[in-house]
Amino acid sequence: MKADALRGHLDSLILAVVEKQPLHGYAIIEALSARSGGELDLPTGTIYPALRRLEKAGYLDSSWSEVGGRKRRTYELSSAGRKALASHRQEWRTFAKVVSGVLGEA
Amino acid sequence: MKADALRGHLDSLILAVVEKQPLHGYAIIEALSARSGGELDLPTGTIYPALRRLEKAGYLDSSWSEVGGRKRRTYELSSAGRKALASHRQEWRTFAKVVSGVLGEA
DNA sequence: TGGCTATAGGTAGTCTGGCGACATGTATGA
DNA sequence: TCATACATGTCGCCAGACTACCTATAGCCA
Repeated sequence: MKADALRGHLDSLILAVVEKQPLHGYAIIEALSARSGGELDLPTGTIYPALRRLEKAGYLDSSWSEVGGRKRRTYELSSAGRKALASHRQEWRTFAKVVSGVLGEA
Repeated sequence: MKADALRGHLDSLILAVVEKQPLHGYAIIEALSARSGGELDLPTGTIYPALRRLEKAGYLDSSWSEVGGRKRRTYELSSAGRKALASHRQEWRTFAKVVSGVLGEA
């Protein structure tokens, strides 16, 4: 999978993965990998800045905890994030329809 | 439609649109708009550099002509471009499946 | 005891590609 | 005469994903 194909879609994926239950960064990476059948293997240098960006934008709330001697910052979807996710889903549907339409299936 | 959602997908769209018949830049913009139901309205600052990039990569061949006193540079798909388009289509299918899968339809 | 791996978080800097703004020129019709 | 459509192009900006790197703990194996 091309690197920059993800541009502009990563935020949606992250929001979607923390929709049902809050997750910490490392677990988000694993969840994305699992949900994509191994296609997505995002480096920490991608995911952590993205999480901070999404929190700053008000779409995620974070809280620290300690599990087994390791500190975790757990992110959960805010109500604004929930709305953003809904509109991202709609945008994705439009985008996918447009690209598929132009590419055709010749 | 978000601006940078297109990142990494534009090349595929351009190749697809010149697949059946060669087109010049301006006509490519219009064809993309038409094929997308008006969703895609790409500025010349996007399309012309992309065409040069694709020609340089060997995926497009160009030739000048004059129609009604106006000069046109017409692009057509090379055989390498045809192969690239096929693999781009495959990559798109994978990408779309992955994103749709992660987003879910909750 | 030391080293390796998995878990967990983070930053700094690079690079790329789509876009906005601008420049140039012709044809056409009001 | 001026606006608009047609037609091509460049330059510089900037967001964002990535590479490379750093820190730290827990657990396992030799």
